[in-house]
Amino acid sequence: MARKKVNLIYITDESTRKTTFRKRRNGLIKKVDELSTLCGIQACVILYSCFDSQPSVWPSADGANRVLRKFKNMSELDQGKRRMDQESFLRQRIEKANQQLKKQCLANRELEMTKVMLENLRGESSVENLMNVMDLNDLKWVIQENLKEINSSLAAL
Amino acid sequence: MARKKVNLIYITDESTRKTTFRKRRNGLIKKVDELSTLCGIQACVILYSCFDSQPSVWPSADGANRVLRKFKNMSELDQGKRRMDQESFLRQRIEKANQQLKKQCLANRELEMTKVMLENLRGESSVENLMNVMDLNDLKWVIQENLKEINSSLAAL
DNA sequence: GGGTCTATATATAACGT
DNA sequence: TACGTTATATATAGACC
Repeated sequence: MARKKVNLIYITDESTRKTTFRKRRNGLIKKVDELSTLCGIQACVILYSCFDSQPSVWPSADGANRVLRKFKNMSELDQGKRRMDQESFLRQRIEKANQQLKKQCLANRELEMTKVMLENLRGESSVENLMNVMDLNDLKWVIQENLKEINSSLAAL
Repeated sequence: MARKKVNLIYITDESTRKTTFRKRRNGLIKKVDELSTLCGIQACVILYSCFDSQPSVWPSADGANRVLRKFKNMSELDQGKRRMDQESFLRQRIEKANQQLKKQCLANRELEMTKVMLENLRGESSVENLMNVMDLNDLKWVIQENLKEINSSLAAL
C-alpha cells in the first residue's frame, strides 16, 4: 500500500509475508475496534496464521464465542442469502474499479492534449514562439479545416 | 479519518452512523480479503448491525462456519465448499487483468492520436491518410478539445 | 527478527447532487 | 436516501537499524 502498490497475490517470501501479516493484522484489529465503537455494533474477527500457535481474536475469545454462537444459530437459508450478498459486493467493487479506470483514461487524455497544445503553441520544432493572437488564430483555422474534413468524411460514410 | 479526525465514540446521529457503518464495513471487508490473500491465512469477520437483518460475514457462510469449527476444536474439513470463494476470487483477478489490458490499449491509442495530431498541425500529413489509423470520431473529439483550448487561450489574451 | 522512519497508497468525513 | 467527489487522515511497503 505504500512506496509501491502491492500485487494482491500470495506473498511467497516468508519473511515479507510474516511482516505484512503482523502489520496488517494490527491495522485490521484497529479497524474493527473503531467500527464497533463508532457504530455500537457487535463484531468479531478471527485470524489463523501459521506464524502463531494461537489465533488472533477480537474483541476477546469470549466475545468471539458469543458472536460465533449467534451466527451458528442462523438457518442455512439465511447463511445462503448472505453468500449472495458477498458476491454482489464483489461485483460492486469490480464495477467501481472500471469506473475509476474510465475516469483515469479521460484524465490522461486531457493531459495529453494539454501537452500537445503546449508543444505546438511553444513551437517545439521549427516554428517560433506562437503565443500571440495572430498565430493562435492561424492554428485555430487549421484545426477548423481539419474538423470540416473530418465531418464530411463522416457524412460520406 | 478524513476532512476531520474523528472522535472515537459512539455516533449518536443515526443517519451519520449508518453511513459510517456502510463505508467502514466495506473497507474492513476489503482489508480482511487482502490479508487473507496476501498471507494465505484463514480468517473470518462477522458484523452485526441494527441496520441489517442479516449480519455481514466474510468470507462466506461456509468460510465462517469452517473457522467456527476450528475455533471450537472440531476440525472436520470439507474442501469442496471452498470452491465457491475461490471462483469469486478468480473472477476478480481475471477482471483485474482485463482492466489492465484495456488500460494499455487506450494508452496506446492515445499515443497514436497524439502523434497524428502533431503531424497534422505540422502539415506533414493529411486527414485522408488517417482513415486507416484511427476512428475519425476520436480524432474529431481530440480536435474539438484542442479548439476549446485555443478559444480559451484567445479569450485570455 | 522486530521496531522505527518516510514516501505512497488507501480509507473515509464532509459535502455536493 | 443513497451515491459520487474531494480534502485529509491513516495504513503500510520498503529501507534502515
